[in-house]
Amino acid sequence: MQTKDLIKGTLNTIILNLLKEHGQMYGYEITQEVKRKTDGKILIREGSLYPALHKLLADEMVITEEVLVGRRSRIYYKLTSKGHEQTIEQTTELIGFLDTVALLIYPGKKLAHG
Amino acid sequence: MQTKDLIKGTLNTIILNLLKEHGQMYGYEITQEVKRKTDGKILIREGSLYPALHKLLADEMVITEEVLVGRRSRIYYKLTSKGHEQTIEQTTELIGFLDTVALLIYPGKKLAHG
DNA sequence: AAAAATACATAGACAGTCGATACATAGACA
DNA sequence: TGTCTATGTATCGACTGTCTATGTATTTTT
Repeated sequence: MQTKDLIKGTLNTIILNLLKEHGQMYGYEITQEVKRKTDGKILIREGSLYPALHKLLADEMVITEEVLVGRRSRIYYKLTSKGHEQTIEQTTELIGFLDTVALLIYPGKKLAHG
Repeated sequence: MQTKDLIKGTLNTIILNLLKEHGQMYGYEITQEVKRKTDGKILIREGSLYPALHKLLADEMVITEEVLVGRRSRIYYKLTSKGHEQTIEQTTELIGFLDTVALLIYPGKKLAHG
C-alpha cells in the first residue's frame, strides 16, 4: 500500500475539481464522494481533508457557508473566482504530470484526453 | 509549481521502471534519462535520487557494481529478482492510481493502456 | 439502549523530496 | 594557464503534506 504516498500533491487538485463539479460541498460529503467515485480506492481522512480545506479558505480559493441541519452544522465550501482559476491551472499541471509519468512507466502510451 | 509535490510517491516506481527497461544504470544517467524522456518536465535532484537508490539497495531491490571510467567511478544499479517483482507490483498500483485520479479530474476519461 | 453513521476539528508523528553544499575528474575554450 | 561547464557520487537540514489517533456531539438504525 503506497497509495497514501501517491495522494501527496494531488489531494488539493482533487478537492478543487469536486467543488467545481458540484458547485458546493461540505467536508464529509467530499470524503464520501471520493470514496464512491473511486470505488473505495482513495479514502480521504479527516486529518487530511480539514487542514486542506482550511488552507484553501485562508488562501481565498473557497468561501464557506454554515448551514444548520437539525442541530448539527454543515460547512459548505464553494470556489471563488480565484479558486476557479487555480483549479484550471493545477488541473492542467496535474494532467501534464500524469501524462509524463505514464510516459515513463509504459513507453508509448499516453493519457486519453482532449 | 507543484510538480515537486507530485513526484512524491512516484519517484521510486519511476526509478525501478527505468532500471527494468535499461538493464543497468548509474545515478547520473538516471537523472539525464528522466530529463530527456520528459523533455525537462521532471528533474530528479541528487538529494532525491541517491537516498532513494540507497534505500533500494538496503531493501535488496537492486545490486550495485562499481566501474572505473578513466579515474572516475560509476556505480551501476541493476534489479534483483525481488526488485523485478516489486517493479511490477508498484507499477500496477501506480497505473491504478493514475486511472483513479484521472477519473476524479476529468470524469468519463481513463488512461489508455492494456 | 447500544451501535453506527454523520459532521466537525486538532495535535503530533512520519516520511519523502528539495535546496544547498561538498569533493573530484574531464573536456572545452580563451 | 586558468576558468567554466559537464560529469559523477554523496550528505545534511529543512520543509511540508498526509496520516494516525483522538476528541466532541448529533442523528439514525438496530
